[in-house]
Amino acid sequence: MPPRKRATITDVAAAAGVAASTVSRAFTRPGRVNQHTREHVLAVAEELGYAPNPAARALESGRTGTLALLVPDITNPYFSGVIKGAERAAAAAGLTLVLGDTAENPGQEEQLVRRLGPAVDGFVLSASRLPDEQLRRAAELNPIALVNRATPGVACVVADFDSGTRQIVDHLASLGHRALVFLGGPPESWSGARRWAGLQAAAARAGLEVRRFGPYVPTLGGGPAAADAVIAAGATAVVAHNDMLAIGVMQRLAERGVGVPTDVSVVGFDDIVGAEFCHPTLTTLAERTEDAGARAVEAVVAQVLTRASEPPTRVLPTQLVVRRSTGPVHTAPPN
Amino acid sequence: MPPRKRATITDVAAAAGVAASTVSRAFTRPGRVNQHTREHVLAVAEELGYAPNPAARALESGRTGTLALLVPDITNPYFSGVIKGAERAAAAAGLTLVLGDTAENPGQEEQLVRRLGPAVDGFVLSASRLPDEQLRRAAELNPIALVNRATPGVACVVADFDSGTRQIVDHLASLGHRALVFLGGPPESWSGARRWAGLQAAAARAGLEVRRFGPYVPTLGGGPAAADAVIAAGATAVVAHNDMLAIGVMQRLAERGVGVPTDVSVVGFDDIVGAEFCHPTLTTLAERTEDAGARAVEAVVAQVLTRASEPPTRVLPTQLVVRRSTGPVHTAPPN
DNA sequence: TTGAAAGCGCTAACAT
DNA sequence: ATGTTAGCGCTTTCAA
Repeated sequence: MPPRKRATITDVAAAAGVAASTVSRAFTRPGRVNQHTREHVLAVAEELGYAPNPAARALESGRTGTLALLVPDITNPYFSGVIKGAERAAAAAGLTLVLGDTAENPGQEEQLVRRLGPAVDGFVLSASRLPDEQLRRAAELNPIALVNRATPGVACVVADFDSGTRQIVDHLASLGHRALVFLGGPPESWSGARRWAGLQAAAARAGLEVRRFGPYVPTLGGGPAAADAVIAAGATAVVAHNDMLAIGVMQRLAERGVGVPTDVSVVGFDDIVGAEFCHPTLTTLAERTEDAGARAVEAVVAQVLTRASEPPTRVLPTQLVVRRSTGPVHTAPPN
Repeated sequence: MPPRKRATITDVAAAAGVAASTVSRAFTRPGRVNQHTREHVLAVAEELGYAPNPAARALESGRTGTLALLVPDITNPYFSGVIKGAERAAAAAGLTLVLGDTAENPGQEEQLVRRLGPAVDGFVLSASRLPDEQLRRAAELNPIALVNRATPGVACVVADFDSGTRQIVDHLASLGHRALVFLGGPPESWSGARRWAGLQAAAARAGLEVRRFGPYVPTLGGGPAAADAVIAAGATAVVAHNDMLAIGVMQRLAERGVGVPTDVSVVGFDDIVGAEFCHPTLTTLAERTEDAGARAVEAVVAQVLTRASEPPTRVLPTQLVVRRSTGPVHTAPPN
């Protein structure tokens, strides 16, 4: 078995009888090389299976043609939308997208940013758990765009949680609920904080009581603990940090014989794919995740091209998708 | 705003009052440098926020410290397990994992392999749609491991579909079904072919009739077309290419008033997260996806270290998870 | 133990 | 239009 050996630009140059720089130009400056030689060079390259080495290219230009997207949990379907959108936008810009899973862990995230930093042209940090200060420093070394996280001086695209939480509260209030419980996610979660703040404000406006439980793991696995707390508290309406937690809660409630929405109404955030086929189907606040991913990539690309002085903040609308997990309040609490 | 400027090895060397090579050694050959100088160098590097440039490193060594994992659809929760496992194994080996979405598209996949090839130390190709010949050629340029795909001369880890399909058929037969319909996925899908072949063989053994419909898009969106075909054919049991399609089928059946499992039993493949919270919960063949991802990464790493003459094939067990979507056959067909 | 120098593959001046 | 040369950041001989 022959040793693995890739053809280099010099191999192509030799085989084509031209200088390496001509080969380089044939690939990168189609205009500045004779039509014939260009075709010849490309043919030879094709035959040799030559592909430019991005590492070498990066060394010279400082550009790697690669963007990194870091998410807290690749398994969470919420991020599928962000990833999809980011990938589409990156492909459109001729860039490769690298994905990293930070495992909801600021340490892991920091390490990835540091390690990947020199290897990529920029970062999209989705639901970053990094403290403001660290984000600021990271933004000095690489173009960065944040998704659902805001910090001064860093580009970001965020969902409109103020409007969204108001929609949730109004919906619950119109069903007769007088109080709600928020099931909190990770304490470092910026959107978690925004959701909670929004709920409080909206509830105050509508005259509802709000309490926060948690923090819970924002996955199916966080469901039982949260659901049990809900039952113990006799709540009639709960708003979960995200859909995965909401679904986990509904599973546990079903196990314990508590009806949704008859006894308890459940609302999630994200509108993940599963929200339309869980049981009952989940009322949830939909974000435009694909858009968010795409806009964030565009923001990074913009920074790569020209360094704007004050990076933009984009707010994306949210809308409440009402399904079967919410209903009129019952006068008698569960149990 | 100052221009973005990363510290290089020479900056560190100058600041520490040593040669660049010493800095290099301090990072890569801890033994071959004086304990004191090493500590000093590392401290200076830390202060300057220096991180070695992987591109430059790669240029010399040919190693990039990066592995690429290509999946047909990052949105499909099935791949979450593979990704998770691959990420864990890559991290354990000190490697960065790059993810690529091939959009179920061989052309896209080929382009990614070609483009990423020089930038990574190896590939894990999950459910690759590439023809054998192209896989073979790609394997000459980069270490490759396949997940749920086999081709001579390339390392692979596959699920035991022979046993799995037998479990499915036996389960359905024991419920009294005398015939089943397979709802096919993408024609290029190797595991799709294996699933169909396995079902045919197992059905022959058990004396069941089998038919194949499709191909259908292996997502929720493929459900309606498949479900309508199922209803038209009056089938009592269907086995879908994967869980997403199965769930899509169940949604459509519910819309059309066909009961699952009362009128039709539905079986999926993959045991994605949603399978335990869709309605009814889905009977499906579980694979050890995390293991598969991890084993595949290990296989690639092994090839990076020493080039084995005959790369291994690993078969991972599968098990049927029986939930609520399958039940006894009814004598009267739906409609 | 450390430094000096060469070179990895490629691109960008500069020269022709 | 094309060739020559230098150098990107790093590792690796080879000397000292």
